[in-house]
Parts: sequence; structure tokens; C-alpha cells
Amino acid sequence: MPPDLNLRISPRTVQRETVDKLRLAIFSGLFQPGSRLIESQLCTQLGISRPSLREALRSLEAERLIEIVPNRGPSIPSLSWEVATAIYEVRELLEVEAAGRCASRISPEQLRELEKSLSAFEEAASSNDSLAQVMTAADFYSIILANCGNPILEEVHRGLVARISFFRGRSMSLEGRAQSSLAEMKEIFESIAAGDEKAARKASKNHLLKAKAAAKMSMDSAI
Amino acid sequence: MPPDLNLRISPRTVQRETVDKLRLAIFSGLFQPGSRLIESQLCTQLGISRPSLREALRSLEAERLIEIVPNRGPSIPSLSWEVATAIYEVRELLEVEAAGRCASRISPEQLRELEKSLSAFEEAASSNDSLAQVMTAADFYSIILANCGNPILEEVHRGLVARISFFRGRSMSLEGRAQSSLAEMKEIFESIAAGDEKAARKASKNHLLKAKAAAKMSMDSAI
DNA sequence: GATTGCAAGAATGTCAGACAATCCGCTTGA
DNA sequence: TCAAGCGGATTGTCTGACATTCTTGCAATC
Repeated sequence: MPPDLNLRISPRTVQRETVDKLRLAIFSGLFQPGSRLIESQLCTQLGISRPSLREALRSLEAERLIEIVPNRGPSIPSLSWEVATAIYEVRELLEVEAAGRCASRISPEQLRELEKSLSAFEEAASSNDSLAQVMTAADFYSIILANCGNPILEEVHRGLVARISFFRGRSMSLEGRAQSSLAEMKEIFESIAAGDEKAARKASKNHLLKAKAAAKMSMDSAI
Repeated sequence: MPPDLNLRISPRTVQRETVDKLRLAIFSGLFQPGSRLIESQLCTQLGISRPSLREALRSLEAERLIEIVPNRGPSIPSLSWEVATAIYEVRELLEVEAAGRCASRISPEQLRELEKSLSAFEEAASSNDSLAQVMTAADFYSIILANCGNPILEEVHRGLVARISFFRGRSMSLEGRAQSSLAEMKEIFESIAAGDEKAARKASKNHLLKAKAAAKMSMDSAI
């Protein structure tokens, strides 16, 4: 019996929430890559009708979180290493730029937020909860991206990170990855706090490089 | 792994075409920014049912080509200059990178294609058909992006360019813009043809800068 | 025994129609 | 003049239906 994803009994279910529910389900790895999503099943699980579900699926398809092939229906795409690499490269391009800009423009109050999120990650890193690690790390990045002064940069970045969220739990689970990730993130934070744009870029680039390597390692071992 | 022999020409997949039709209509400026799209009207115009139309609209919403506000329905977003600037900045980031990579990896045959598209733009530039100018220029970029070795870079770039397609006709119409654009593109081409990565980046950056300035000018005069 | 062919079942693509909820503009009343 | 309220227009969502297209299991064949 499939799990019931309809967590609310509220009278009116807004379609937007449905998309979010599905997205979250995908993020948390509830579906295996390559597995198909059966519309009728999802309908009963989410408690919505097929037309509404299909609208939600089209949104997710446009975000590249699912694939829909004609007459076969939606499925979770299995990310090849080539595509994952390409995503990491573009992500690097964006994130390095964002870190650099952030260093020279972040407000003291947002800086405190950034520090707070770093602490949250530190706590998660010392646990074994890789989902918490991924979530808190995502918070950290999103604060940086939100303060880079370019909303499009933020938006595109979020879209890309979403597509590789599947690995991120895995690679975080690698022996010692969370701890070294923490060290790299601390360096990013210090650079931003010091307002050192160049150092922030460098630290960010270094972090991405390591994260990519960890992702590759976890992917290889998963085969 | 054997090659995919599933060559069948799709007999009837009309749904996909619907999105494309709508997208094209938006690109060609058929709808004014800020104007609302009435579902029932679009249904009859496109000859499809409301559920199918709404699926298509969700796709376009995810691509940010339309906005859908709850209980008000879809409309063409009016691009603020802030957002347009942000898009140009990210586009610069991506396009400069792509031009650089392209310079060191494009094949002779693709280089010929690039030259051909440059000629096509040259012809369009000497006419007054700004739509043709925009289309041929888009071809030029897309060849560069397609040969940068990173499909994600290409994908993201396409998405961003789509969102500012509305200006591009306007800014191309500025006195002399098409001609100076041609000169800048020639320089990009020459750098790529010479395999000079650094020059390609520089030329690309210069081109984007000018394009952005032209866009701003056309936007200011539009008010 | 392995492969092919076929038929039943499952799932998708699409539509029509319906109805409540919501928004917008206009009239009406204070 | 301005506010309240009313009616039409539009969206959000559902049910149910049906043709088309996969998928799968079984039987027939080599």
C-alpha cells in the first residue's frame, strides 16, 4: 500500500500546495530514480483529481524534476554523471559569483542569519541525519544567494540545486564529508564576514569542487 | 548498448505543439505585457479543451513566460528593469563562459554553421525586419551554446533569453543597433574561429554589455 | 526451450460538462 | 461623493467518459 501523502484534511486543497507536496516527496528521495509515477495512484495519495494532478506534473516537468514521455507518463529521471557534472559546473559559475557579490553587499543582520544557519549545519553535521544536513546546508546557500543582489541568480541556482538534491543526501553520508563540508563553509562565511570578495569566490569555488568530487564518489559507489 | 531504433514519427501528439504555439505567440509579442489571458478564449483559439490548456499554461508558468495568480488566472508578466538587468547579468555569466569554452572545442563543421548563421544575421541586419534579426541572432547564440560542452548551460541560457525576448525586437530596432551588433558578433566569431578562448570571452562580454545598454535605452524610450 | 504473436488489462491523452469560489465593474442607496 | 452590494465573468476543481497507446502474461510455434 502506497503511503498517504495527503497530510492535510483541510477543506480546500490549493493546487500550489500539491506541487509543493510532490516536490518535497521527490526531494526526500521517496521515489527511486527511473521509477514511474502512476497518475491514478498519486491522485488517491494526494486526494486530488487527475486534471489537477496533471497540472502539477506539468510544473514539475518544466522544472526538470520529473520526465514525462508521451504515452508513458511521468517518471523520476535518473541523472547521468554527465548531466550531474554539467549541473555542478553551472552551479559553480553561479554560486561563486553570488558569494563574491554577497561579500561586498550583505547587511550585518543578514550576516547574523548566515552565521546562525552555519551553526545549524554544524549541529546537523555532528549528527547522522543526512537529511538535516542537506536541509541546513541548503539554508546556508540560499541566504548567500538571497543576498547577492540578483534575484535571477538565486532563482536559477535554486532550480539547479533541486535537480541534484537526490545525490546530496548520499554524498553527505560519505565518511567525513559533512565535517569537511563544514570547514569549507566556515571559510566561505569568514570571507563574506570579512567583506573579502576575492576570498569568498575562492572559498566558494573550493567548496563546490569538493562537493562535486564527493558527489562523484558517492555515485560511483552506488553502482 | 544497441542504438535506439525507435524511429517512429509521432502520429499525433498535439499537446506538445500547443505549448509551442503559445510560446511562439508570446515570443512574437502577440500579447502585451500585463495583459490577461482568458482560458476560454485560448481554448477556442487553439482548439483544445480547458484541462489541456491549463496543463500547457502550467508549463509556461514554470518557465516564467506567464504568471498565474490565484483566482485571477494567467497573464503576461511585465518585466521591470531590475529583473531585466538581473537576467542580463546572469546571461552574461553564462554566455561568456560558453563562448570561452566554445572557442577551444568547437568542431570545424559546427564552426561553418556558426559562420552561416552570422551571414544570415548580416543579411537580416541590413533589412528592417527586426523579428528576423532577433531570430537569426538567436541562432548564432544557440550554436555557441550548443557547442560549449555543457547542456545545462545551454538549457538555462535558453530559458533566460526567452524571458527577455520581448525587448529584443525593440532594442534591435534602435538606430544602428543591428549594425553594431553585427560588428560585435563578428568579433566573437573571429575569436572562436581562432580558438582564442580569452578573446572570445572578452568579445562576448563586450557584446552583452552593449546589448544590455541598448535594451535599457529602448526600455526608457518606451515609457 | 526460446522466441514470437496476440489479447487482455492498465495507463495515458483528451474531452465535455458541471458547479462553487472568487473577482471585477456597475448600479444603487445613503 | 462615496460606499455597499449585486450580477456577470472567470477561475479552480471535480466527475466521468472514451480512444489510444503501452505492458504483460499466455499460448502457439519453431
